[in-house]
Amino acid sequence: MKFTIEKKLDGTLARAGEIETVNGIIKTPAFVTVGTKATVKTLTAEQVRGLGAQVVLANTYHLYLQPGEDIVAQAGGFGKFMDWHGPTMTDSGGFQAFSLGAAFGANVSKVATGDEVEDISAYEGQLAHVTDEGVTFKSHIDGSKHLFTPERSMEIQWKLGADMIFAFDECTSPTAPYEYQQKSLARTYEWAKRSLDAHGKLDTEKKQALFGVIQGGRFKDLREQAARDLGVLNFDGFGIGGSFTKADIGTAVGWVNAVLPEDKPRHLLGIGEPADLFAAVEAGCDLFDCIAPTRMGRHGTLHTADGKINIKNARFVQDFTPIEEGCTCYTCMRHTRAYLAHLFRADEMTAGTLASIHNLHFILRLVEKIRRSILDDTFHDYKQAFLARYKA
RNA sequence: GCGUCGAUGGCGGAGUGGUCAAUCGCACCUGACUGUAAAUCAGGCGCCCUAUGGGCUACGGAGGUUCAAAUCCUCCUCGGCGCA
Repeated sequence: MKFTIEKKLDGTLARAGEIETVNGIIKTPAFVTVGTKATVKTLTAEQVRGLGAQVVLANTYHLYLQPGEDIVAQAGGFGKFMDWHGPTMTDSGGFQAFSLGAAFGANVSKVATGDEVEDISAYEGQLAHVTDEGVTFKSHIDGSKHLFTPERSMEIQWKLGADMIFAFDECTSPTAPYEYQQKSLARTYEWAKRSLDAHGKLDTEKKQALFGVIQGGRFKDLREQAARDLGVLNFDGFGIGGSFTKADIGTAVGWVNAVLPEDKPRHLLGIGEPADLFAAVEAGCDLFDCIAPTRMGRHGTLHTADGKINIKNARFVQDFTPIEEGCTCYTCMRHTRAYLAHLFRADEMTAGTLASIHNLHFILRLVEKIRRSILDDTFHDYKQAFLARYKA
């Protein structure tokens, strides 16, 4: 993997560049399409290509459980397995420490609204438990127990065969207090070193880029410390993960990127709302993955230049205009809001497909335009114009 | 015509004297979703109001019994089934 910066935006941390992998080039900033189980839900790889997606990210925990990393390895890696021939990434399973752990059944998101109550009490229903050794998972599929360690995560990710992979980390909850974030951060640091060691032994030819993951919650000192500590290690890039506050994603990301080495790509993990993308690019991020476009799409929430709409609302039943006037996606070129509303109400699978196509198109195009606006110095104008309309 | 069973909110279907504006499912109306436990989940769903409370109208229709009826009785209307 090779990363080059083409252009930096004066007065900000934003930059445009490209990442070269053996499977192709990624023009950054870039949105990474999520294909957790070696499929972008409701879409064929052909459709994902057609959308202009540059990278697909799959998940270690999910593919390990099903169908198992050995089968994916036999298929030639998850990209080949799913017929995606471009650049690939895998997440380490660190997010599942949160989603199946602290967040399980707790109604908390990694992006905090501010109303959450501080709480780290583990309760019996959780499917993941974190120790210094690693994370014990109880499979959400069949209840069987599994231990994930940094070493195990590297081994699985090596077999899954992505171009870029992540160190094993603990994604913390926004409800965790400072003391816990601090303790967890120290652990994630140890795991980062263990990940590097383990991966170095597997990938002797340096085929696979390894990204370290910065945690630290919403605390400036912890975020900066993490960036300093991991920044000097031999990672090929960095992921920025963990919990944020809705209002200050850009701020927290800025703390980190101001410290991280400039010449390595930074991937903001799991962020993908338009406003957050602008903030994160401005704060120096190059890559973003997010399930929001596809999940929200499947649930009937669609992006438009004028903000999000819920296509299931009664007002769209007889609306024979496209989701968004002027949108060039497959869905908008051929179908009306009324048709989508009908498909959703009729519980037809095509609804999720058409909605995912539109939302992914919207976000992929948005990040492309953001990139272009950096190159031609119109970022601020574009950001202001887009957000003014999107929020209105 | 006789007998018998039934008629409940948009639909299906519970309830069978008070705790019933009425379980539940569907439909409908809204909302949430940010490294996918999620084609999922949550709330609302008779009308009105000076709304963590109050009022009104309701369980085919009309009467009646009772302190109290969706629940019991009578007649009527409609429907299923059986016998003519």
